[in-house]
Amino acid sequence: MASVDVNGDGVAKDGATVTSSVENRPVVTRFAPSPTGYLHIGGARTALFNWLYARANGGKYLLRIEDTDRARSTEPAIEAIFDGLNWLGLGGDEAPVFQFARSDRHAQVAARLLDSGHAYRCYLTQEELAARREAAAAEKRPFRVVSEWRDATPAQWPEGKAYVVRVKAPREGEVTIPDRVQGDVTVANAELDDFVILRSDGTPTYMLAVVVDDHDMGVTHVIRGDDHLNNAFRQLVIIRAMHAIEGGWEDPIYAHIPLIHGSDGAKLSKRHGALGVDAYRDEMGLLPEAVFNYLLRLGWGHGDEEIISREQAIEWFDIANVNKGASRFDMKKLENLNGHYIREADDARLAALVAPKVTAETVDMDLLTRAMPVLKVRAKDLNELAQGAGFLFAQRPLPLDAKAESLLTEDARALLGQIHETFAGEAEWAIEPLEARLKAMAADLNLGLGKLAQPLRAALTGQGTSPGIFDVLVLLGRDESLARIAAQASSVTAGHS
RNA sequence: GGCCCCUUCGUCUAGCGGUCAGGACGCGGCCCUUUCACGGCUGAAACACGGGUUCGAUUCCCGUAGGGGUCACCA
Repeated sequence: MASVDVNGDGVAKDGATVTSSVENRPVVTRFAPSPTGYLHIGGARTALFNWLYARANGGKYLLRIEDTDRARSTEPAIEAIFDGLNWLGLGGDEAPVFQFARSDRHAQVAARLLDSGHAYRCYLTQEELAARREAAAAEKRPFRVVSEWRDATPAQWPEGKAYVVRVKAPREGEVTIPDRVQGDVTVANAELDDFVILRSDGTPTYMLAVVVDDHDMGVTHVIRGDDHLNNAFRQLVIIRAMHAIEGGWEDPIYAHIPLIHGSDGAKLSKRHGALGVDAYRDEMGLLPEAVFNYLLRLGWGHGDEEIISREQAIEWFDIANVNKGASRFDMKKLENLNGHYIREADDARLAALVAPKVTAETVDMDLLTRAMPVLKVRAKDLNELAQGAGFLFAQRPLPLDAKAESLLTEDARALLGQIHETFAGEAEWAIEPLEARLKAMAADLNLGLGKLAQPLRAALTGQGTSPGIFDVLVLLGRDESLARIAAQASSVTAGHS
């Protein structure tokens, strides 16, 4: 359980005093991706934590598409994000909110800020700002926007010139955010400058839009990547100004979760190693439950537990237990987890997922499903599973891999003739009798079973590796098995294949 | 560079003043075995460093080092 104010007595379970009244409201979390690309793995985990927190606390989990950057937002990206989220079972509890559609509301809030003197028109151009920034850099002096328009009177406003709207950030004192993951984080107000909330074309910036939308959507818990930690202080400036103006704008509870790093230790991003979840599904052949479980264990743990179901996760998850440090993405562990879930997965489901990946003219779904129990124990992803299933549907003459080639020596081919003979005489085509026959033959010839089984495997599958040879025999059936053996035998004495 | 955050095996983590520092992935060995897997057993592998506080620090505090994040009219 999370340390929420379960008793309504103003004290959270962990003993910390509740400072915000959002504590007393039903939990509302949200995942707010910007549709400038696919849903990457880091975003998926942020969504997961928001979903889990809402579920664990009987709250709502909402989705918001932050599409205010019209130039970079695309329809395919929006689709990809929903698609990825749904695959992981992390769809929102209500219809998603599209931020751009709410720009009038954002502008309205900006106007209130302006009218009340909490914001001002700033006529500084981007060129002027860039020049000041450079000058500051040249002098190795930290740059902060100090606009001379902050206290200008309407009479001083230049006619017909474009302006942006900036909030008046407090210049003295400091602000402490009681972050649920990071702990108390304090920043001096002197570090903040008057940031832009409305661009010169009148459109809202992200900083304004998030705050307004979170407020309007009733979001109580802002759970997001800790690359937003610094932004929280800016957003609080707007929140507190609006609270001063009209009340009802409480500080949300923040939980800034650590980022996922690549194996090199640097932030995983779209241009740095991060792949879309669709790649994990389509290209790497992973199961959603494996990705879910892996992501959950990245930055969070529950004792020695490794395999955790959704239900169990909801029961155990607590945002306060999320680690503060970033963690590295480890494909090996994800693959291992995926192998586990493949072994647990339903055979018919796996057959349906694998069928499109099998290279064969026709795939017999019934056969594929029947073979699944022996196929899935030796695959860690759907691609390997498809590859392992290939021999079932291969046409004679079977293509031989290098291992099979080397197995089919002169002697081996001669042995195959004898195997064909003894198998052809078997009336009951089942594991036990076939195994008894091959073992008896090995004993007669004073050979290890492997001397017969390996060439047999090569003849039957064209590979040096396959499921147990008797399983293969039964799966393939009498006619096909004998035909494949005959095809590789140097001579077939008593053949009627 | 300023500000903010972080630091337990290679990686993900457990630990919440006294533990032989536990588990998992990966790696090595053994067993099972017709191959490959699965499974079982087993081995190597960590508290970044320096000061405090304390009877006692992996655990609390302060530095140092290292790593990360952020510094837009992007989100």
